[in-house]
Amino acid sequence: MPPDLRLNRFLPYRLNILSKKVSLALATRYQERFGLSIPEWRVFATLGQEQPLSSNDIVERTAMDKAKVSRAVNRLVAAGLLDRQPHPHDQRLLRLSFSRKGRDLYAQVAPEALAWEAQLLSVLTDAERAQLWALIERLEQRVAEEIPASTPLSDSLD
Amino acid sequence: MPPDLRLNRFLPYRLNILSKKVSLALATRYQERFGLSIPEWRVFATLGQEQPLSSNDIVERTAMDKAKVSRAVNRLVAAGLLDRQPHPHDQRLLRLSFSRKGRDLYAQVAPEALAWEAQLLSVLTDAERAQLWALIERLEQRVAEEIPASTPLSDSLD
DNA sequence: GTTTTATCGTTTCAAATGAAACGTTATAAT
DNA sequence: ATTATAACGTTTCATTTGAAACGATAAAAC
Repeated sequence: MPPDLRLNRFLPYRLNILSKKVSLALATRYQERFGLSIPEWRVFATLGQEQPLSSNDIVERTAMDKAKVSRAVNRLVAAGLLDRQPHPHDQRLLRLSFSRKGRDLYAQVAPEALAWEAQLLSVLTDAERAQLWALIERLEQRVAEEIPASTPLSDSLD
Repeated sequence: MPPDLRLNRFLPYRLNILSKKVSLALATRYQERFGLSIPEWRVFATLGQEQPLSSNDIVERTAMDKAKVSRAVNRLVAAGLLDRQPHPHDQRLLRLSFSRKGRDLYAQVAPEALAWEAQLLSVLTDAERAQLWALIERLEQRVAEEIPASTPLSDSLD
C-alpha cells in the first residue's frame, strides 16, 4: 500500500507554489515599471517601514542572506535611491536611509504594491482575510520552533 | 504622509517568509536523513503520486525549471533511485519510475513527511485546516490569472 | 514525400547565490 | 592596558541557477 502523500494537499509544496506565483506576479511589475529586482525591492520596502537601518537590521527583517543584502544595498546606493552614512557611535554600522530620489520612488511604488495586494485579496471576504493572517501567524510561529533561531533563509530552499 | 505599507501585513512578504521557513525545516530532514536535496525531493515525491512520468510531466507538476528537473533526475538515476527508460512510442520522452530502491526509500520518506506536516498542522483545528486549503486554493487561482500560463516559477523570485 | 515547425531533454554559459574568509571596529576577559 | 572574542559589512570562490542554444525526434504543412 503506497503512502498517501498527495502533493497538492501537502502544505510545503502548495505554499511554495503559491509564494512563487505571488512573487513572480509582483516582481514582474517592480522590474518592468521601476527597475527593481526582488532583493532590491525587499531592501527598499524594509526601509520604507523604518529609517535609518543598518544592513544587519535589514538582514534580520527580511531573512535574506547578508551578502545578498550587501549587494542589493550597493545597487540601490549606486542608483541614487539610498544614502549610506557611517553610524556616529559605531563605525561598523551603516546608516541606510532613502535619498530624496528614493523617497519619491517609494511614494510611487508603495501605493501600487498595496493596490496590487488589495486586488489579490479581493477574492476573500474581510473575515477570510482575518483568518488568513491568523493562520499564517500560527503556522509561522510553529515552524519557527523547528529552526535554529536566525538561520538565514536561503533561496535555494525551494 | 508615508504610504502605509507594513511589511508584516504584506502578503507576498509573509508568504515568502513562511514558505522559506517551512521548506528549510523540511529540507533539513530530507538532507540529513535521506540525502535528498529539495529539487530531488520534489521530483521524487511527484513520482510517488503517479508513475511513469516524463521529465516534462514533472516540470508541469512541480513548476520547476526543466534544466533543474533534468539535473535532479540525473542525480536520482545515478543514485539508483529511479529507472529511466525510453518511451516506446515517442523517442523524445523518458519513462521515469521508481527503482526497487526508490520505492523502498519512498515508503520510508513519505510517511515521515506526512507526519511532519501533521505535526505542523496540529496547531490548527480541523475547521482551520479546511479554511487554509480553501484560502490557498482561491489565492492561487486568483494570482494565476496575472501570470502567463506555464511560466516557469524560478527560484530567484523570492 | 519533403520540408517546415514544434517538442523533449541536455548542455552551455553568464549571472546569481551563499558559505566562508576577510578587514575593520567594538566589546569582553584577564 | 592588553589580549581575546565578537559583530558588521564586503569580498572571494565554488556551486547553483535558468535562459538560450542544441541535437534528436515527432508532427504539421505543403
